[in-house]
Amino acid sequence: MIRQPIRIIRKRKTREEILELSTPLFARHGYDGVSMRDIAAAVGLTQAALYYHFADKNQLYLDAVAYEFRERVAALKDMLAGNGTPWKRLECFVAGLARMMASDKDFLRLVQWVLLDTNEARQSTLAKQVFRDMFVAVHDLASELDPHVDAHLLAMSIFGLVIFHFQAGATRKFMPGRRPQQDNPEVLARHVCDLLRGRLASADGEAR
Amino acid sequence: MIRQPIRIIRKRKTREEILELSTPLFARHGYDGVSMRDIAAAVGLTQAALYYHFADKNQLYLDAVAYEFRERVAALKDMLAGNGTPWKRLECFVAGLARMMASDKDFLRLVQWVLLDTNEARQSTLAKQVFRDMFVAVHDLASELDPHVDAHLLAMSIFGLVIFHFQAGATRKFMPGRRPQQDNPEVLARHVCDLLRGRLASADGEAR
DNA sequence: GTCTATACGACGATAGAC
DNA sequence: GTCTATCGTCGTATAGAC
Repeated sequence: MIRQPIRIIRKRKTREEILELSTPLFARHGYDGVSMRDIAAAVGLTQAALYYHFADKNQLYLDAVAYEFRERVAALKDMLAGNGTPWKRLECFVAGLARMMASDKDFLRLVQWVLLDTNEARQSTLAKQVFRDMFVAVHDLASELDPHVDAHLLAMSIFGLVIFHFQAGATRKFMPGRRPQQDNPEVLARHVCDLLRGRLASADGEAR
Repeated sequence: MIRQPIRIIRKRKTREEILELSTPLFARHGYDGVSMRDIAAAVGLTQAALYYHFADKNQLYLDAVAYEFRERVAALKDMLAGNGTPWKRLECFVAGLARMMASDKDFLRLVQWVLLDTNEARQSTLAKQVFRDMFVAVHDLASELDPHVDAHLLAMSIFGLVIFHFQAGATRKFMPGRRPQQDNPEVLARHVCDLLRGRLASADGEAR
């Protein structure tokens, strides 16, 4: 009665192990760039064994992405759930999102793969399962921040400001004005929040 | 003397035809998602003929992307070259970039593929050949807009605000607050410019 | 320049033993 | 649940005729 639950915890199910070990592969190389053989090798199984746990490659990919996203999305929603002023909650969320994107490259890349996917079934499944909840929370915050602005556009802009910065991370190396501290998520978060609060210095000093 | 140039214009070189017809394929399905057979079929050649014009698939891809980017990047740089106030030039650029991203999905997707590429040689080649010039121009504009802000970060934010909106175009369909006019590049451009000018209504009305 | 033919490895997926 | 073995297809790339 004591041993049983311990054993369950220590020896993880093969299915979960496959999900966990295949996500970094899909994140780095995309759906077409990863073969069932690659995944099998990473898990330490033969390729045929994967078909016992998943109907086909597509289903494995779908389950892997959903599995990887579940906990991150929950964490992001928590950041938005506080009860400070809307601007305080925004700062908290932007900083948290920036930290996550900086530390978890695989998650960032999976987001990019999903956005690029041309398989409509796959994309709509993931959009609804994985993005929607998170977007709704930011959308609601956006309409609190400014009831007169288009909340959909503002929410998208908040995501875009943070995510695009990290998306461009590799190519930014070759761009002028690059300094190491720009990779610090706190620095980016401050920049984004300042921008959203309208603190570009000369914005009001110019002819209108 | 008259015929010769006419003939040159009318009958395009096979090499250029390959470049032009392969970019939409690469844009939609990425490097791994397009085979030499696919490209050959699109051009109306056999697969073997492609190897007369390009050393291998990688070189064909590199040339195709560079070819596609050349004219768009030139157009974008033109938008930045005017001699109005910095804010006027920003508005002009943002509107132009938004129009381009809205009308030319293939270009947008190629940008995404390049950002996701894990092949370092390919990515650094394209970053320098294709992104750098455009970024420099926006970077310089950014430092004119506000000499006290980090121009690198601001330039990246300007790109991110416009590009991410269209990147998320397909998944936005499933998000709340979606309205058809948000797909209008002029509407997005105005939103982005307002945001950059610090015109979120309650930004200053809130406890600071 | 473009063709046919082909080499040869990798792919997703299945059958059947254990 | 996992294995070995195999199927048919597709991938890049090359050789050599025209």
